[in-house]
Amino acid sequence: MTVCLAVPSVRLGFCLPQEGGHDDTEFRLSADTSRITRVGVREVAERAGVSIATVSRVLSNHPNVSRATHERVTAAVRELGYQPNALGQMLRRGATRIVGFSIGDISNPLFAQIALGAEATLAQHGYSLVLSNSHGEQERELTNLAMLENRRVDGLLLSVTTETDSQLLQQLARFDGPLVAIDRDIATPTASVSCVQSDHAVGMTAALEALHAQGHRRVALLAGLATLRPGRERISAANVTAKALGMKCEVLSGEFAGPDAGAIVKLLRRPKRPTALVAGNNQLIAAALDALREAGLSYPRDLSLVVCDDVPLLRFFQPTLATIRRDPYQMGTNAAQLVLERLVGPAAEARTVVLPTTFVPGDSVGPAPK
DNA sequence: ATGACAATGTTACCCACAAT
DNA sequence: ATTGTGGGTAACATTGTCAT
Repeated sequence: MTVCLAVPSVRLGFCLPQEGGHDDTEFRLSADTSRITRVGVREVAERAGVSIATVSRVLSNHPNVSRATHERVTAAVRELGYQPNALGQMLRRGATRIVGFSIGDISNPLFAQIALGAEATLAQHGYSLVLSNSHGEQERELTNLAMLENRRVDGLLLSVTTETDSQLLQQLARFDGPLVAIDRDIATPTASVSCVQSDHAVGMTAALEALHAQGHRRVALLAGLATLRPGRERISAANVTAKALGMKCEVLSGEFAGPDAGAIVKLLRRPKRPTALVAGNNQLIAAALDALREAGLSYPRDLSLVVCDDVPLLRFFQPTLATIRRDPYQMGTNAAQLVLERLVGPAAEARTVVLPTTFVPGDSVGPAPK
């Protein structure tokens, strides 16, 4: 599935106001009289009594245009309701001013926030964002990336479902444009990839330290795939911190989103169950809450609960949920900046931006049960 | 300051020719 | 006579360059 998130006018300066809000654009028959097309620079030039080159100069604010000519052309633009044709501009420039964003699961609020941040920043520079959703399937991801490449997107933001698949890496290596990986470790053989990463260790360490301070010594981490950076980093940080603090940390991993509620219930019904649970991504929050209900347990009385990544509804929870938080909107903003700095202006090298995670305490963490 | 023109990538269309 | 193939060309909208 592909969703076009926003298509701002490529040249915002000439979105002249439409009186009464309706579209005044005139239409004309093309030379072969079989098709109706929108008003183009040719019509504007005729109306203004200048050449199309002069119209182009006025539209792009070229300095060598007389004031009188400038006024005649802008008047013609206004009268005809002329809007620049993005297809023609793409053809001439050899650039589409579109950035593609390959996402595994468009329904995940985390990606929605990342996309919003990216779209806002890109729009400020006259670029649009096109989302492609792979449903977590590698095959579909390859097809989507090929489609984005065929549509000649200028750059790609990547939140892909694999970091190592050779077909994917080959496809990315062939791509002629800047690549920005969002919390993924992608090493293509030829293409240099910029990265926006979260420092998962900071938040995870703080969370385990808070649990340790409350007397917890047996912790379970519900984790997404360890083959992708977020899961891998969270597991690694949890293991390192638990070892340093003398805690036992059990990792329950599973498919793309993590272990299912059934596996979590099984863990919670053990005679010597963990006294604290960390839901290692936002999709695991529901699974963790479901499992707690199924096992007849409540937090913080029976066990403590920490969740990773914010979901808007969480703030209505009572007791409040302790959260390892990051700013996905900021991630999107940074990803867009990284792609833009290699599309606009002097050539820039690929680089990595690391954003923090923070542990926000909540009432879901209490003293470890005896 | 202005106009003419080439160039961009893709595709529909036309024509000539070959094969069936 | 019909169908298929391949080559050539025009059309599309815009803009950079060069000439005047």
